[in-house]
Amino acid sequence: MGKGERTHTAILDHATGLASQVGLTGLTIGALADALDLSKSGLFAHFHSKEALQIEVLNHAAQRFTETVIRPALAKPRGAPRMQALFDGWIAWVRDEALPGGCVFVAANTELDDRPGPVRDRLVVLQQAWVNVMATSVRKGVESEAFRADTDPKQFTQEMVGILLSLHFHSRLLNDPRAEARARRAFKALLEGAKP
Amino acid sequence: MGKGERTHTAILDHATGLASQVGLTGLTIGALADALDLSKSGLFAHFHSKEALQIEVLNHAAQRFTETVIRPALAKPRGAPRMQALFDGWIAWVRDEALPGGCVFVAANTELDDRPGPVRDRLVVLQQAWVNVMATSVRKGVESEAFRADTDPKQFTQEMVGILLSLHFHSRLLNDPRAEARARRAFKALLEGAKP
DNA sequence: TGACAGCACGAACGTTCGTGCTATTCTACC
DNA sequence: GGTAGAATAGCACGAACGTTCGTGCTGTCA
Repeated sequence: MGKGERTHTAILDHATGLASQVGLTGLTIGALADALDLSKSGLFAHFHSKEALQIEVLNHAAQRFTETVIRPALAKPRGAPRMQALFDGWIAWVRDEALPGGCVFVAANTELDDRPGPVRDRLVVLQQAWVNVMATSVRKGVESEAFRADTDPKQFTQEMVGILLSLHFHSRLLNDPRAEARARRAFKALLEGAKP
Repeated sequence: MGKGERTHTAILDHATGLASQVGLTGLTIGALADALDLSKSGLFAHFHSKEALQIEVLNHAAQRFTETVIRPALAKPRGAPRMQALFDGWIAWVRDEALPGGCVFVAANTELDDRPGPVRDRLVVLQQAWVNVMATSVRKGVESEAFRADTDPKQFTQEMVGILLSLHFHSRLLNDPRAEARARRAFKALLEGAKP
């Protein structure tokens, strides 16, 4: 890996953490350059617009998410163990010190839901893919009879997402230390309800 | 109501809608002035800093939320009817044309959770109050035996918030028309689980 | 009629934003 | 170890940001 490529990913690493705090719009080239001891123009040359940087940040985060959360979970047996791994992986992902401001995607979701453009388009694709991973995992669980036949994958997924978003809200904004225990309890009930 | 006061609330009305789209940070005095056919300085004089404007927007939105969602719900009988009214009221609140970008608070939650300061402090107070309204309503339902004695008010509330946040995400970002039906189904199950 | 608030205006401030150019430094390969 | 080419720095730009200032309306009370 050449020097340029190394710098490039170092920028994306730092940008991902910064974006988790101030959002993709609040992300600023000058601040990013300062933090990495680069000149504004030197950093800018790696991407050719801020929009491209934002999209690359999303892709970079998604790639890391796939590696650290999704892939390990897909190695687990179908049904409850796999869903539990996705759930636990997401919580660990949010707690990761590389994301000091929580999940980049959670921040981007509400930030971009009313700002049409290529960045939002990319975010939708990535988030839809993540939702599909969950729904497909549930469906596979149903097919292998680890879950009840009448389990609705999309219903399960939407409720699971809700548990995670509410945890994010209660722990990060309201600073409630018991939020995680409640989230785990809610997920356990969701999981039990799907078992045969 | 004098002219100044009328203009003041007109600004806040418009600012609330704008903030629901671009966030409290993305809210810009120049854009707000243009939209209201005011000069930047004329508008600025009503508040004395952008921070004060942001806080007033939060208070303004909270007041409207209390009037249109909370107060009608508190007029309902304790237990399921009251919780259902809070749930329905929230959905109507998000759909309100005065909030073209969805709920201001949902946007502010992730935007400010890592930005310390007076605006965040005020948001926390308001959101904590809203969570307390829900939890208290559940507790009153338990006390009047409309809900089972082992119903945990905070657990119920956190799960309810999750259903709402997930609905916001699925409908506004992923544009899923079936999200509301799923949210209603999830809430119905949550409510049934609390009934004696 | 004259004094006085209340309200809004236009111009300008210093700063920061994203984005281009043009050098200069460094890296990797022959 | 020299040289082509990649990588970064330096500098400047136009626009937009929040904020300040002086000024001028417009209506109210003495």
